[in-house]
Amino acid sequence: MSERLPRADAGPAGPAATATATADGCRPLRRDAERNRRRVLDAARDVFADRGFAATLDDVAHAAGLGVGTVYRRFPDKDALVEALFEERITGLVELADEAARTEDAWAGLAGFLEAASRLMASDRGLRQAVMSPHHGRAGVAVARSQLAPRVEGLLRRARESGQLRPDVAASDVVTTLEAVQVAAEIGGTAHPEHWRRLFAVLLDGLRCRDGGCAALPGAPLSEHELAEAMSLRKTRRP
Amino acid sequence: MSERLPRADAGPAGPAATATATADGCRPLRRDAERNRRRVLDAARDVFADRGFAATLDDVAHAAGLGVGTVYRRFPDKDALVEALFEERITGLVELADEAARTEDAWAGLAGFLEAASRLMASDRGLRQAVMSPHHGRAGVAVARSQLAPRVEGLLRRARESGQLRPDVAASDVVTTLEAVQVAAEIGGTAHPEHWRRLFAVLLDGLRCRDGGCAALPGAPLSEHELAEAMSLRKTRRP
Amino acid sequence: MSERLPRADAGPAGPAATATATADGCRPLRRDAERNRRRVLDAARDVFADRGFAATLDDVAHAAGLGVGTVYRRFPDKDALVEALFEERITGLVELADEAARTEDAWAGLAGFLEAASRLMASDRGLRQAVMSPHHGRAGVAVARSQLAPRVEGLLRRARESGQLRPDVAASDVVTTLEAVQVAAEIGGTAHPEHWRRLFAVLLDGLRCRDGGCAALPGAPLSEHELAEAMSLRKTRRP
Amino acid sequence: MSERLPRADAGPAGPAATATATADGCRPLRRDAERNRRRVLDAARDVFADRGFAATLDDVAHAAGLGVGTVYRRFPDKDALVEALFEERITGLVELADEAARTEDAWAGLAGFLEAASRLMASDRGLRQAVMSPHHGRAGVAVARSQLAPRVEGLLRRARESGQLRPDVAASDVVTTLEAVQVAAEIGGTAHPEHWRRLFAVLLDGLRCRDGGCAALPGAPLSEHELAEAMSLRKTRRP
DNA sequence: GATGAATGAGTATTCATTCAT
DNA sequence: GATGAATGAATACTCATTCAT
Repeated sequence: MSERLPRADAGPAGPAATATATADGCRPLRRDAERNRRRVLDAARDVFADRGFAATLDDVAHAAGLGVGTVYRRFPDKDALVEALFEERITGLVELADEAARTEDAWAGLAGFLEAASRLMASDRGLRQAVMSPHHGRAGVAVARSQLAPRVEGLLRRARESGQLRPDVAASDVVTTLEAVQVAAEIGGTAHPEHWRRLFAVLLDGLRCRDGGCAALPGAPLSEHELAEAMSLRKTRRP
Repeated sequence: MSERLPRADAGPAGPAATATATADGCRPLRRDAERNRRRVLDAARDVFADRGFAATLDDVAHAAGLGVGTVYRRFPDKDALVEALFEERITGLVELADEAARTEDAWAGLAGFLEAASRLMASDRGLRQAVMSPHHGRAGVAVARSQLAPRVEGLLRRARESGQLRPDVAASDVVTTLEAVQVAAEIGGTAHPEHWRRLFAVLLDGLRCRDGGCAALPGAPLSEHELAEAMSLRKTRRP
Repeated sequence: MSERLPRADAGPAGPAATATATADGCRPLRRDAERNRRRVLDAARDVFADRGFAATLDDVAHAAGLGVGTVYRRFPDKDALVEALFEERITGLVELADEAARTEDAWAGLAGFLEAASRLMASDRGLRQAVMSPHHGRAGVAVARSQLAPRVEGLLRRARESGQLRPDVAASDVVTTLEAVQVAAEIGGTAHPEHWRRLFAVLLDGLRCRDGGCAALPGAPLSEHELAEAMSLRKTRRP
Repeated sequence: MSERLPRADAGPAGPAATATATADGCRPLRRDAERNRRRVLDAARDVFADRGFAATLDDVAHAAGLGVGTVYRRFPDKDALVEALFEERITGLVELADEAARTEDAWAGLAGFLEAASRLMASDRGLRQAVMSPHHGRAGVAVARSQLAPRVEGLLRRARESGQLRPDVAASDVVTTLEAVQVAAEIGGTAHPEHWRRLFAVLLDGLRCRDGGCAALPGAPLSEHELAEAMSLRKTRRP
């Protein structure tokens, strides 16, 4: 509290005297902040994967070795954290889709992507919940989907053109498929971690076009807009 | 957990239950008690279907025109109520399965059963949640399944023997299938109430055996015991 | 949990077998509830009067010898409780106004009312805060005012017609006056509980019409609507 | 509490404070430190005026273009900042009082001072809150008053001697009067920014001595010490 | 038995204040 | 000195469950 000696005036937010300025002009002082953000994210993944979203943010904070306040500093609320987790995963899916697009065989590409995506999701209960239940932060899904959608469309088109995919399978059906697999994963739990593969096999078989052709799927697929709408945040109303 | 459905008697509010002791050791509920039980069940179905399990037991009681205490007199806790709802539906499925068994064509029987069962479940959001999330009472599913299982096995055997079903589809796969369809129903919501039919068609197609034969499903199905275990109540509370 | 013997069927909310049915058909079973409501109200008055609205509802509950839940059962939120308290007081004011109207001398009636009202409010810090700060439940003030307003108008009219009141004093000026006195009470605190009387005397003197006449008050008084608007709940915005 | 206004230098952001030691024992702040202090004060005035004291110190810091830490370097806690703001205003009032003392007519001097002071305060919601509620830093008012008191006393004496002021109006009554006007300002809000003038007129009229003389004010005014005590910080925390 | 009043642990979230960088 | 990240006690409110009437 005592007065100190003068030093060079820095002005508000002056960029002087900060540690290791990064290339982008965004935030200079964030070495520790970024580290803790990661810690929170990692802890959240573990905690949610283990106990589902019923877990408290206090739990997450504790698991991260941080105070709750710190969690809230990084993520405005629980949903935001869930969503960040989700987005990370979606980003993973986008990469998988890109790899899949480089596969020689179109069907193998699509199938491989679906398999990899399913595997990724099946191993994380929190992610499954985020995907399957309408209660948790999903606003960013639209954003995430905006990256994923074109890739999925690409995979579908290739497979369709190669004649190996039922002609009327749309992107919304792929989403449905992926989510459906999660139910199987949920049933299998940790005791039967590969249980989802059975449903997956059935579904994949159902998507493939056989020589004899196959009956059209009933009704119409959801349009991109309808799907976005359907996936968007739908909080449980309180009366 | 101490309450059990005294008799699998028909439709909602059926006037069949009397004060006369039945063959099984369960003393049947008194006339008015049974009536209240029904009211609770009916109200719960409506309330949960509308607002999901986030709805309060007070809400349910209010909708039933009863006090909460009465609800608790009939059902030891919320999960028990959820479970009773679930059991009712399973009971409905049992009847469907019995009908299906009388169908001429084996495949038509199985497919018809699956379709009817899916339709039944798809129209109830509460039921979907019970099916999809591990938070709500499922302990009694095993019991319910004990009635359903043999019927499903029967349908499967017929269809398998007729050569129309993939030979390695087991009862646990049927459960998985039915639950998976709920995800599609959830995505479709009320805006697209028939959306689940697309996934259903894919699944059905995947279950059918084609002339060319089809690869075996990966891994092993869950045994009856494993399935019961997997479906049984798995709370998410702090350890 | 064991089954009990039959008894007369009561039906939902049946009015049978309740203790001491009251005359009105409103709520039969509320002896204890009403008692606790009172306890909460009394405790709240004490606690708020002593520590202001910063006091917790837990504090109030504790002071009432009840659980928080009980407080919340009676009052949906803190503001509702504050308002209920406020309304009680307003009701008290209404009675004071009615008495004042029966006074022989018009000015004495008005002055007496203002004095009594001020005294009532000056003795309760919680009430002062409710009156003076815009942060706490005031939605019901409009309602309360709807009862008080005509009485005040009546007192004003009588006094004005008797030539003892400045002709341009309006009801909104009375409200302002009463609230202003509370500031003096606040400053005086418990150490100088009659301190408000000095300001009150000044104000009262200012309201009276002297023989020499007096300059008109500047601007216009608030209309009834404007006053209601100004007094209505104005939560502190969060950015 | 360790920070003090180093010199009562003029208007906002006045460039007068230098690094040169002044007569009093307080070491003046360095050039930049002083500048930041000003920024905080200005930002605080704006933010509090707009949102009341509910506003966060983070908000203030942000508005000042500074980090919270810097705010805390200048002001030990939130109350200290509030108080500093208050002191600034009092300083303003001191100047007004000095001007008023030079007015020819004694009553005009007093009335003019009260009017100007009221206007100054009425335009700032944060200030009103500081004045009206006991939650926020007021400890330093005593200090500030030590400058204002003699001026007010002077104005009062002149007016009293000229026979235009009620003989028993004391300095503490002036403080009460000024604070009371804030209530009217609060009621008027931004929608009726001149609403306080009505109460002000009544009060002023009440303070004036009429030919007929007027009854003495009841009780005794607060002594300087009592007033200081009454105005000093009275936290609302749990005991 | 039926009722609904009472309970209180539990949850998300905020914000004044401290402290490492 | 300046910054903003970290902290965690504190608070309003909910709801499953118990129990007196």
